[in-house]
Amino acid sequence: MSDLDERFTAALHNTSRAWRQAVDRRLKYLGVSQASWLTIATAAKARWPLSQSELADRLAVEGATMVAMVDRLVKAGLVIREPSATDRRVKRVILTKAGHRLHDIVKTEAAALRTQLLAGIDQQKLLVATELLEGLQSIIDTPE
Amino acid sequence: MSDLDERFTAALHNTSRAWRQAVDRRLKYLGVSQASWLTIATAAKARWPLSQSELADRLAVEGATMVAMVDRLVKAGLVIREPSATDRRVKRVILTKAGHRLHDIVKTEAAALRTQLLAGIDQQKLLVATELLEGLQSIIDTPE
DNA sequence: CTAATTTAATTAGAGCACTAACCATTAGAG
DNA sequence: CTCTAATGGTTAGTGCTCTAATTAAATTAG
Repeated sequence: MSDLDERFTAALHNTSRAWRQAVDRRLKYLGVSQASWLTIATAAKARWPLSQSELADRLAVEGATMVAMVDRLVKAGLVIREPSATDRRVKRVILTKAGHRLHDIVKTEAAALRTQLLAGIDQQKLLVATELLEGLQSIIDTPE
Repeated sequence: MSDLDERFTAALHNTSRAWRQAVDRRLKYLGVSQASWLTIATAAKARWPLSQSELADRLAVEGATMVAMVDRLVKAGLVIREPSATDRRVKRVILTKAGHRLHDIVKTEAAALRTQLLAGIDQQKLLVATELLEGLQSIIDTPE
């Protein structure tokens, strides 16, 4: 019945979409979207070469989604698929030189945009919101 | 530089996506997604029959997105496009009987799901998070 | 009034997400 | 060891979103 519930839901989605669009616009000149660069960043940050499944898990998307994403990244020359030596089912996603170069640039841009958009935000409130969102996510994801 | 900024960003997107999926799963038996039912709800709640542009504005999506959405809803027999008598460019989106029927059912379901997912959430924190998200959205949307 | 601009809707093409079904391979149960 | 389960990747089909370009109509400027 709560009106606040409805307000929160609307704010959650609209802000998420607005943010994604802002990132996409900002990174457009690099020819890379938020989803693509998050994939690259995740692969780059990992301590070992991730398989597509591991990547999908870390980004919380389905395997089929990751297949399409890696297809695009391969096409763009940013990563390659490398068959695992020990398990013939798995393919590891490796950044090319161009991939690493792009990651370096985008990392800085993305951080700058984050800082800019969150500049006027009270840190204490940001923490409350973050924890609330994280808690909510785990409630939603817990199948019961 | 803040680590919290990054945490917040990730939480925002993952929670938004998880929520949308939860709604979609819950409403699947009705053959309607979150985006569709929000469109229907917005059209139903308005005090006058909305044009596609007005609908797009209220849902914060692009006009072209709304064209596709209305196409699907028309195909599903939930709305019709009615040419305006006063402006030959505009088409108003009118709910059919089936559309109204669906709206009634989905309204209740969606509210129940909202209540369920937000049950364990502190109301004070929810308010803080909502205001933060709303503020952020207007920062992002303000072109400057 | 005419010409330029703005607005409403559309189409075309693309990205990113999902589910469902499938194949190959590996791991586990008996 | 063999049969069954689970896992990793893929394809096919669909939904929702975007941008860019087009058409038609209305509004505004000169």
